[in-house]
Amino acid sequence: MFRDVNSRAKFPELETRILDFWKQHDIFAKSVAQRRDGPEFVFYEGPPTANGRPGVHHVLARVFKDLFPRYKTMKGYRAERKGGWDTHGLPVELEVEKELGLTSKRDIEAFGVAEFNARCKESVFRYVQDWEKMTDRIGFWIDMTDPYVTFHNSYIESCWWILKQLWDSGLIYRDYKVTPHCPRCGTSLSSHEVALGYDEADDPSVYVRFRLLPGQTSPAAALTDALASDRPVSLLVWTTTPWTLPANVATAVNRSAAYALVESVGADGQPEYLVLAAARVEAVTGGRVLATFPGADLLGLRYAPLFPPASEPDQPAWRVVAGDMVSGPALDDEPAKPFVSLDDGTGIVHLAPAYGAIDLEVGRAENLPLIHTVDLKGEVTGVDPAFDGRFVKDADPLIIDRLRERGVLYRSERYRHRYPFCWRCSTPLIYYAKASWYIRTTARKAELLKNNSQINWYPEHIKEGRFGNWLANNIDWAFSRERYWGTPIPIYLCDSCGAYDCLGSLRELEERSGRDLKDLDLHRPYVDEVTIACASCGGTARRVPEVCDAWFDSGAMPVAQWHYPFENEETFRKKFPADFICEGIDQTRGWFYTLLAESTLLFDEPCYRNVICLGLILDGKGEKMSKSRGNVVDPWSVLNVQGADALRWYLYTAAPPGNARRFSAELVDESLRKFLLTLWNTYAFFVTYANLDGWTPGSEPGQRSDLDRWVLAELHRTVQTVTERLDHYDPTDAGRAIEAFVDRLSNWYVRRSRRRFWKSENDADKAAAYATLYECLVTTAKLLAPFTPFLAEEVYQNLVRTQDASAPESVHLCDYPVADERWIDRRLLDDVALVMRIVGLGRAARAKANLKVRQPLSVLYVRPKTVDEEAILRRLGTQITEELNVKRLVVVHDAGELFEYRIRPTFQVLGPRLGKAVQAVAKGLEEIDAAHAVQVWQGGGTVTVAGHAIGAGDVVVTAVQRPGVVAAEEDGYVVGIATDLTPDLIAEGQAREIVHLIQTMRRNAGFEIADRIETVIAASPALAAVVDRFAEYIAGETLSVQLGPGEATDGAYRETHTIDGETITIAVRRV
RNA sequence: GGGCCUGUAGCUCAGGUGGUUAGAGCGCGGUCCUGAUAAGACCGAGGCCUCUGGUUCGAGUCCAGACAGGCCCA
Repeated sequence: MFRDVNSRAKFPELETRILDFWKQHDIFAKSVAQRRDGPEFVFYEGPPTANGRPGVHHVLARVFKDLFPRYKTMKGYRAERKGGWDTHGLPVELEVEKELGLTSKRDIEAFGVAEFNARCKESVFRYVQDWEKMTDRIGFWIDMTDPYVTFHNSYIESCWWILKQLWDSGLIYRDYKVTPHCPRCGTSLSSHEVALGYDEADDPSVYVRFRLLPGQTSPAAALTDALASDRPVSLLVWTTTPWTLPANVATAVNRSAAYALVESVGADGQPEYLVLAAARVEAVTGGRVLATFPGADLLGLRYAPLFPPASEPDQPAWRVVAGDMVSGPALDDEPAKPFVSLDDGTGIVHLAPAYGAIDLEVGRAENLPLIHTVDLKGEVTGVDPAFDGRFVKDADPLIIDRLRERGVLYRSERYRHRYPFCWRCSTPLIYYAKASWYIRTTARKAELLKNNSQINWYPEHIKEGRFGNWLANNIDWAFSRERYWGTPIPIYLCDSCGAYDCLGSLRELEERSGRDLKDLDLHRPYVDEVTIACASCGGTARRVPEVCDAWFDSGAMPVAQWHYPFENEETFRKKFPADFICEGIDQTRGWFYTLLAESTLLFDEPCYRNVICLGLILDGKGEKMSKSRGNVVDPWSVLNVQGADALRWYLYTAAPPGNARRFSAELVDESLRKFLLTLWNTYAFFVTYANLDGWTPGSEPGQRSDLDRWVLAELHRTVQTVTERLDHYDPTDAGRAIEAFVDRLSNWYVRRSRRRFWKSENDADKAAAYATLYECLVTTAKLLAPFTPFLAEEVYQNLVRTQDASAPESVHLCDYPVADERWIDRRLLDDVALVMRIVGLGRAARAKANLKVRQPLSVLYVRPKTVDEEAILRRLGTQITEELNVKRLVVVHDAGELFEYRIRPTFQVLGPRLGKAVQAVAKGLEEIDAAHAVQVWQGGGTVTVAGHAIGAGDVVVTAVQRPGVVAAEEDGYVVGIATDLTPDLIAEGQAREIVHLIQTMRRNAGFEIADRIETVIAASPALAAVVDRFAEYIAGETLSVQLGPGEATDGAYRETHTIDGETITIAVRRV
């Protein structure tokens, strides 16, 4: 006996029961251990941060991460899954700052770095239980007992080792980088934070004269002449940040744009010359244009600094350079794009490399000096006693005054535009060049590209598209952060000689410091207290203050999760590279990149072979789900109602993984009804009847019917498709194939086989039906195990484990099904597809004629397309006649007697052959005698249309009905029904109607399927005659041990109905 | 401003290598079937296949451009 199955499934309940079962019997561990000698399937878990509650978008990634290791395990692979947590970084610090009410680095340091970091450490696992609960509930099998944690000393030490390798290869350097900086908080902001704080700002807009040194020459003769004259010649420059002018070291022009030499009058009333873009003359100065020349003619000219610094800079400054974009699309054959705009300003751009990203890039390319005239608090320093110590925005008016005094201010206005402010404290941000540590990834760009070419990306376009482009435009990785909660950078600076050194292990630190550091927490501030002896001069060297970008940590995961190379060497080798990783598309510049970058720099190998890149989950309105937008759907709202399998199935099959997808509980519900319930009911049907019959699996059935062989062909074909698709990391098409199979199993196989299960004789055909359905259900459960692990387990436990104690303890310990080609009878598959099609057309014809299926009909006419199909119809005709409730199937050759023809050209054939003439033939075919043409074609001849010989293969002949017959037609197939009804047919229809009524009454009365009943019928004379004539049939169908006319007895269940306008009262009673 | 992706029925999605009648599910209206089914079948309404050009005898499909949305980066 099987356990009885309630057809009303409660999946969430069932799932929690299964979870208990897995835990009690340690199934996950067993599933891995069982394959310990199998080939490795390596999965890397991209570590989540547990300082926020998980949302549906996290569930998405986790269910895809779960599927493949489960699948590979069932395929015999050893698929261990080590969990991990990402714990460092600015987001963690910001959370803690908020809690503690700290708003700047000064605050943090006053609070105490040790305590601050302790709070950070505590906060990262704040929601770890939520994560574990969610992970457990969705059935994501991952080993969380021994996860890697990025703040562990062992993890940090591996990161040190990596940095040391890079250091030794000369890939680490220190340089300036311009970042948005909040002068009040004393920290840089990420681009995301900057985006939060844009607002309108009212800034100065000033035009300033940069006086060219006299006597210089230019290819532009007019300019040379002007410079030789006694009048001053100035470049006219526009800026909205006067405070950056003291840091000016160059001006940039567009080398191919036209520039003008304009006659003007200076502040002192004396004549002067100005230079600016010709396109801007009208808007800015007006005045007489003496000459125009390309910007290139200005290159190299030198001018007097506005605010000469105390000491001469090392590199030549105050000259005109080309305003070419120095980075950006680095495709060699593409010319650099100029950044100098001709839409506003003067076409001459002031460059202060200390305070602008482009400025700094150009500065590097042009070997310009970098002058700082503002400190990190945003206060001017070392320029002029009048504004030194002033905040930059307060210094602006004073600087403008000074320019005016010197006669170099041309014009001053106000300018309203969008400007970034600190999202926390509303202080205007300044762009500020700060020293950062860089990894020279650009030195390994070719290797990065080469290694990327070895990775399979799903979807494929990411490889050459988003990710490939990112790699092609690679810039060096600024990996240092002037923060607290992170992996400390193990670089040491000597107090005495200024030499840098990098350490690669705790042991090295012990040796160089001469201290026992076994119990040292490697975080700040503890590690900062350890000084080492300088290798070059023996002086004291201290660690630099920065910590690593948290992305460096996660990219180190293939190495650091094992504390390689300090231990687990063998494990590391076995688990490198990963066969499979899976994350959201937002990780292209995140984890996908840092993993590849670090493994390329260390080993010149990719560390993952296959990667599924998931699209984003959007809310009902199509917007990204994110905490800041407050539109995150709580996964529990779905898990508690529809269940984990429903959610999983929806996520796998609704859309390809790479697509962005909208998410709503309704869509999950649909997925549940469409698929899970269909399967569940098929399963419940099987168990109900198998238990009634006492059927048990075991013996091989002798004779399988066509229907059985057909469904097994479908099953094995499905196994084949699913396996093939999963091997290509495509769970969507794999799942859809299973869904299609279950639909056919339920709505064709079971539907067609139902009577075989009812028949009371325990004959061979029935045994075959049971065995076949059983095999389909058990195999489907195994196929589904990686997708819907709960339902698969439930079905397996009841169908297999209750019968066979020696079977594997869980479906997840089974082997994945393997398709048996011998079962895949392609002809049979096609044949049944034809039968289904004919039945569909037959139903359509019935509907058109308004003749319900319960009414038997005498003849069904079918016009197949080929002789082969005619044979099929003869062989499988019973399927059709039964399904359509007709007495006879008549194959029609010459459909002309029933139908009129319509002839359509087959363009696929005629197009290539006739070219343009095809349209004339198409027109001609509309006018020929169709019946005649069809006869000719049936005889193998051709008909001449518009001068071309047209054969049977060139056209599709369809037919439309004639009076007397109701027909439906599709794609050349025609099915018609004869609509005439004889009294016999009518009576039989009424008998069926009565059976249907009694069956419905049995259900309404709450009888069990196998209950025997007594049936008493009071009816009009005509219906009574029908009951009498079909008494045996009606009694047999309804399990009536007695059936006859009369009045209802007490305790009987009674209903009154009308059939064809006549009254019938039926009473049933259980015996 | 740059890169990538996506635009097909009210909603969610299919539509190798171009073929003239663009499909499915949900939802809607109707009919039917059913002693497994919360299911299923059939009919119907519902489509400028985002738009504009081009290539072609023929374009949802190929090309170019535009528009809209999404993401990433400036």
